[in-house]
Amino acid sequence: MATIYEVAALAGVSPATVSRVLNGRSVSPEKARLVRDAAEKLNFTVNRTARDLRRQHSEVIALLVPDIENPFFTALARGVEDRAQESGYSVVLCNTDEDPAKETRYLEIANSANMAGVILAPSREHTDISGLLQRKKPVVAVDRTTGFDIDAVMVDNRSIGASATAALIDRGFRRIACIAGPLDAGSPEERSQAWAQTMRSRGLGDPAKYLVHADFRVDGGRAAMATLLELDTPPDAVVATNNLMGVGALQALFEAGLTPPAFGVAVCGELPFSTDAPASVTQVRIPARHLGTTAATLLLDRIEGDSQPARTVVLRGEILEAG
Amino acid sequence: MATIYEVAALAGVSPATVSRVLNGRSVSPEKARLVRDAAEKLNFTVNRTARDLRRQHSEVIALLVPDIENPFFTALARGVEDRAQESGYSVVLCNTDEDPAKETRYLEIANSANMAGVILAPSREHTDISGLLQRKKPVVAVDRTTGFDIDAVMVDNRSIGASATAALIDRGFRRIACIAGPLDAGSPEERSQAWAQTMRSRGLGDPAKYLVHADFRVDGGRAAMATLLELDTPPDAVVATNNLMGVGALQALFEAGLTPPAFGVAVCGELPFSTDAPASVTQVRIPARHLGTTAATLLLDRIEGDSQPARTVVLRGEILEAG
DNA sequence: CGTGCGTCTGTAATCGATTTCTATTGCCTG
DNA sequence: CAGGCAATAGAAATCGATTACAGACGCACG
Repeated sequence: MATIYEVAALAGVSPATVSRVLNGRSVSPEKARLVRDAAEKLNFTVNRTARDLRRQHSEVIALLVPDIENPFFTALARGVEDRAQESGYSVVLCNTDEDPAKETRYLEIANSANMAGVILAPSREHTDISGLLQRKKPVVAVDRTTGFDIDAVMVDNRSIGASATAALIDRGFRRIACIAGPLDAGSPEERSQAWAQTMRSRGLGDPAKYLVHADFRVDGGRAAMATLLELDTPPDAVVATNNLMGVGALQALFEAGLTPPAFGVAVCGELPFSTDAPASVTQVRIPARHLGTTAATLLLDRIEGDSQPARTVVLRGEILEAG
Repeated sequence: MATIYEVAALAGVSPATVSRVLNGRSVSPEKARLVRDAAEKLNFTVNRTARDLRRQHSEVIALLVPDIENPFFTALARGVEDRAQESGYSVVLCNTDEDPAKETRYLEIANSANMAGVILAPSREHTDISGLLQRKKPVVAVDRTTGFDIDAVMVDNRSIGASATAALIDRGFRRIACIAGPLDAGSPEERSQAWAQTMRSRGLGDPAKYLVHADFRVDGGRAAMATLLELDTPPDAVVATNNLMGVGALQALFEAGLTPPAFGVAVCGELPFSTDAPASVTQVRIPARHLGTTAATLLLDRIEGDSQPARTVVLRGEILEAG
């Protein structure tokens, strides 16, 4: 691959001049032409590694998500990407697999590769991002909080959990269970808290035995639903605190021959790729893509030097009533 | 952030020695301890940009997929990631959005950022990867072919298309339509060719009017299905050549009140996140994750210096009969 | 005891760009 | 016509690591 030295030699100018042409600094039109022709002829591309080393900054932002196979996060990724492209940044997507070790590894890479910034959907409550912050690399949290004082884009988890639950109550269900995420999942667990609170405030007793924790995935949701169905007095409805556990719960219900609307189902999030259009499942749409564009906007502000105190943006869900 | 010079100063050794400790070269145990302590104290992390510049090689591989929101590609990505992690490589996932310009951009980045290699699911038939090849960066094609003589991992598209079609014929359908991808999509379009061929060989007439092209996405599939339903003699069954168009077709059918098994549906790929367990839709499972691990294995071989002639691995689909 | 080999270490070159500093030129102004 | 400023361009320093080369030392062997 050609370097600027070879381009410079061919064009009969100094490497500095080549660099200036590349970066739109003032260079006489004739030399600029010479350089451009030489670059063209040699099929020159700048070496980003060298550029980034010198500039101490790259034009890539990292997006860390806990589960790349979850359509919620891929939609979020699309949002980030769309916004980043607008400003000439590229996005690299890193799957942390809900694994703090992988997460740490990717954060370390983002840091030592001089990436422009990081958008992080933390896998666990207390992800350590002090390394990035020390180097003044901007970090924006999305969907879940960190313990750090940084920009964040969240959804209104309490009201999402509450409206999912309330919808089922309004439809006449009384023994409403909840399939929640892992205990240490942080913000999204506010949804199960909202479920508990809504149940109590509507006088539907102590629902503790109807609360099951799973792992945010399809199989976890299915197993949890199966467990619930084996209780002495099984529930007559269920709230799943994320989309995939909702899918799993529905699978278990179909296997047991209990299909909505006979059995009430409400999901925090949307059922991905559902084919039976207006199904009898209550869904609370969460604006995943918008979460992404918002996070990217906050991050790009910081990259461009904005240094106001940390901001938190909270987006709201939108309930889609069962048809 | 600390550099090896600062570590060297604190430890009372030369930067070269610090580097040797970092890379496990022979260094006396005492100095090694001194260096490790100093590195620890300063919270040192190596600067990958500098390292990569010097080594002309990074430990990151790029995976370019045309649609990050398609579960087929996220499963493939998981496969790549799992395999790469085993060998200490990280994966960055780039969404090309079926857009040749974005694809070119990401390829250019992979090249100029000295990435170790690229796994590419090309957006169009003739993606230009000559830049990478010039620099001897290994590239592996997956799911779709390139015009270049490189390693590739494919699926047996003809037999996938043929068995999806045959399954519908065997279930008694006769007017079987096909929702295919874009005309220039390359390999996956062998599936619609297999559909046509199967129809002809079974004596089901000239099916040209039952062939519709869409864009591999849900909405495209839905629109295509709607078009088909408006024909004078509408089909009684449909083959979708990828998973998302299958979802779209099903949506259109539900809206029209035509649900399987009354209307025959076969999908090349799996319906993602389906909730109604043994549905009456024929699916041909494509081993997406395995595609990913295989591609990663081929790529890592090349990265480690393997220089045998280009290999092509073809994996087979597995038919899941409608329940 | 001298030669030779192997181990450990430091100095300095290197990767390929950007950028500071300096020099030259030309133009404008008083 | 002298002085000053702007525009242009080159030489060399720089970013932070790795590594070729060379020097110093110790040990074994003839």
